[in-house]
Amino acid sequence: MVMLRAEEAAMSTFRQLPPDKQERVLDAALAEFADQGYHAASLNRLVAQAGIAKGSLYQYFPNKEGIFRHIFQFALSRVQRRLTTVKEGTLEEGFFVRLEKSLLAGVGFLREHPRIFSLYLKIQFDQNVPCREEFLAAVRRHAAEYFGSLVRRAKARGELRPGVPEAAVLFLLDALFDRFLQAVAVPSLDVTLGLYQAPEEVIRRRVRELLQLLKEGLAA
Amino acid sequence: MVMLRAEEAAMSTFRQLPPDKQERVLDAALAEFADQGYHAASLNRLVAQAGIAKGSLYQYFPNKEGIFRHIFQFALSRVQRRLTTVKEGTLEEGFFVRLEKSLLAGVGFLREHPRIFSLYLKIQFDQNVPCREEFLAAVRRHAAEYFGSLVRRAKARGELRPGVPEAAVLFLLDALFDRFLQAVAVPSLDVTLGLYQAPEEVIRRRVRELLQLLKEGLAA
DNA sequence: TCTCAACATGACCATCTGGTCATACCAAAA
DNA sequence: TTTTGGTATGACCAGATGGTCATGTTGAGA
Repeated sequence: MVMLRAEEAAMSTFRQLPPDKQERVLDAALAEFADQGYHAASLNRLVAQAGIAKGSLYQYFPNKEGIFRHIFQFALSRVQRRLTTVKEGTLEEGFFVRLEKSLLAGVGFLREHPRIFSLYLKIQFDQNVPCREEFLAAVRRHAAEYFGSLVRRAKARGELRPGVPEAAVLFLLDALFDRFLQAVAVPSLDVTLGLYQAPEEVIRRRVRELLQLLKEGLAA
Repeated sequence: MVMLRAEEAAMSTFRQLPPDKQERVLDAALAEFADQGYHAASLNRLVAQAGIAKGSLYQYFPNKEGIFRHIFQFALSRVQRRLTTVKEGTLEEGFFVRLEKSLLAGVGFLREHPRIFSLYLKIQFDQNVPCREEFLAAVRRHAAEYFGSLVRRAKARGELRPGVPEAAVLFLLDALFDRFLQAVAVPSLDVTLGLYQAPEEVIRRRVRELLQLLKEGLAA
């Protein structure tokens, strides 16, 4: 999507604002989009919450979609930073330990930034969000790169059963991790594990159980 | 939630309509809610699509939420019917075969009723849908009962590795199946498997690969 | 002190929403 | 023919929305 001159100017105005004001606007926008979803998000509420005038908003951003894009980019950069940290911090560990630490880091991130996760869910399942395809593709690419890197290293070190189809392993990991985080964040999405806002200790036990199942399989 | 007299009267008016008209309204409502989500759904579009007057809608249903409830119940009953059929039709098969047939039946249902699945996704991830908790709980209960029944039978027949935690198995199955169906239905939700609108034969191969992973595990 | 451009402001606009209601219609009964 | 009860209708309502714009305010350079 091409950005017009006027939009660039507006964005640069925003970036030159006093940091605390920028933060107020960012926080209010994230809260509004994460809680309400794109369409239900109200710019009137947003400006009220941020303590700025409505006109000002349109001096910072070209329109509603522009605000939304900015919030998404902001959120994605936070996730990316955290993932990189975990990956580099566990380079020498075994595959299943790395998976365990990754999932626990995910839970930690989700608890520190519940609204970022909520925003992600909204984008994933509201078909009428603008730029949905583009945003989802970005998230999936990051996830695939992350798991792919772990799996390749595990293969190189001989930790995986020979002949397992890599694509299927990536899919299984993505599915399980995503759903685990969802179950921690969303009540009544969890069948049986009692993860919603569960204490740290329960989370750790469940993570280990699940990874054990992945490792050893279900069959007798 | 209690239903008032007036609401009952309205509903019975709807049920006495000529079947083709009922169907037109139901189709239009399902399409509107599934495509737009609860809030973005427009009753003006709905009545235009169904070919009835706006006032008529309020002779059939008490309000927007009432229409939504009716659509949900309708959709759930369809799913339930299909699940029962599969369960009873595979009673004597092995655990992993039953899982395979269940997942393929899910894909079949999703392709026959894409809007029912879309409605389900909307309910799951839009926090501002009325009755969300109630509806999600109903869906989860059905899923848990279904998988639970399969797993208990598998245990009784000694098909599962002794000591596997049943709750974790249910969670893993629920996560994998749900995500698999989502990947078939939603583009750019699939990391690496190429499931979106894939031909029957690809689906079958992927299902077998994944169930094989579950069965035998990942570790060397 | 005056000027001027950047920014702040909130009343205002067209448009859409869910929901209402006076009116019209129509079959069956009287 | 008249009455009656259920149903169909769409103009209409208050309220909310995203977006605009004329008017203020401010602060640095002359």
